[in-house]
Amino acid sequence: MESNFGKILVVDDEQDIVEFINYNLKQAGYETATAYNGDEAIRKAEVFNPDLILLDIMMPEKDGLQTIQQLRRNPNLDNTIIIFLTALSDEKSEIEGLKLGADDYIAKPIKPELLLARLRTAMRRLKKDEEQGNKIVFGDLEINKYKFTVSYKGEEIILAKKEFELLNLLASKPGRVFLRNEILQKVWGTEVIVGDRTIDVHIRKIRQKLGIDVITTVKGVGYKFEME
Amino acid sequence: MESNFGKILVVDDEQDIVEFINYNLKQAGYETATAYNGDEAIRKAEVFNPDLILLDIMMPEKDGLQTIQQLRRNPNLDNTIIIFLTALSDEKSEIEGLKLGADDYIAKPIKPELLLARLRTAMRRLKKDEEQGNKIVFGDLEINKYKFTVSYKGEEIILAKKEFELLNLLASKPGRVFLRNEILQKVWGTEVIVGDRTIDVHIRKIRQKLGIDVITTVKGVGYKFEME
DNA sequence: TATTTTGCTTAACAATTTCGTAATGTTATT
DNA sequence: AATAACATTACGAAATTGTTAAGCAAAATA
Repeated sequence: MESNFGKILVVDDEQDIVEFINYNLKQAGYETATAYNGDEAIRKAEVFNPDLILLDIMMPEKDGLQTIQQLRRNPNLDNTIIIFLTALSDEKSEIEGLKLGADDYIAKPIKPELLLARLRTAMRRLKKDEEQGNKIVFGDLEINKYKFTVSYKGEEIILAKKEFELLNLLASKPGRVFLRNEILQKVWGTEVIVGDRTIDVHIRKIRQKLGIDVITTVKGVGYKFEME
Repeated sequence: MESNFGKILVVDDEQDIVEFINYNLKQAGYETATAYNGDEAIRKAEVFNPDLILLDIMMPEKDGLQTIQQLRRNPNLDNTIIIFLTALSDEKSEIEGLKLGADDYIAKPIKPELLLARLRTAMRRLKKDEEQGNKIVFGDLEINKYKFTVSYKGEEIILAKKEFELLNLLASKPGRVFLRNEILQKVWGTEVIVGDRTIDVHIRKIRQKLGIDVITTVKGVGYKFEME
């Protein structure tokens, strides 16, 4: 069943545990998939695209630590939450795991209420991150990477790709001056070569579309973003 | 025998399995019917009107995936729960199945206790679903993940599978921009390679069928779902 | 089984938007 | 005032998307 609670991938080599967890998650309304080893987990994660992965830390062949490293390499799983399942004994692994990018861990034996509580929290945070974490707010001005829009006093302003990227770069560090070279590198990349006036033209369009003065010229140096 | 436990249709091409499951279900107090292939399942489902269908994913001729699509189109089977029976090996089918609206799956070989436990959960959830309805609503627009249909102001609009999956993906996170690559990965999968115009054409059909502007193009980036 | 219908993809072309440049005007600094 | 750096404008090429029709495979129907 597709649900709006979220999608969870359960990974453990012990079938009983997987089924036990799976049962509880389903009942709680989550959409689930399962895997019984690291490789299977990696394959399924790509297709299933879970919001969260419950990953056993101790598995034969490829263990959880190795698995998580590979999972993290997949850009699509960037903001997938990974929670480790650990036996109480392996304390070292726990710490290792968190270092490697697990967001949390849950100790076995697993108590359903605790598990679900943790998941609810994690999911709530995920939603917040996805919707708000990708946006920068300066007073009435909002730059939303998630929606790829900019809005001023609630009005949506549509910027072209380059314009958006440029504004976004400047706004990422308000007050700081970006050299023209720097801007070229970060927005256009190292390979593309464009004339110097190109930047100006885009700056102009941004200023025009926004209607407010947030980009300041620093003559002979570059540009910076500044509110007021 | 009339029973208040619920009605279950068992579908598998292997007679032994059907009889084994059937025996266990009867014993547990369920009212059952059986079918040995997809077409028979579809016919019997219409007459028998089961609360739940146990459906083998691997069958000759019409397999479980095809069968489920047809079943879901039948309005009478709106909130019939479908549970897949899978051999542990067929992972792809499993995921496809979940995408297509199976509610759960049970791995063979089947253990009666596990089967019954799952059924109890599923039946309990049935009531919940009936109350909540399995759809996402945006104003006058309703996306029903069960029936694979969309309706606008009460009018039912039938989308093809790809169209539905595409709309559903975009609508799953309203406002958020999905990159073309992302769309390809999530709707078509990592293995399938299709031309770039393919997405556009599907987007076009969705826009055409819906008649309203809910999909916004973000040039050079992707598409997003937005009401108003 | 034969026939019709539907769904998916592609290719070709049209329409649109974006982007970069050149030409020219403006501003700040010396 | 002279000069260098930036602003503005308009235009055309390039990139991107929209649209249509057609071919093929799969599914539905008779």
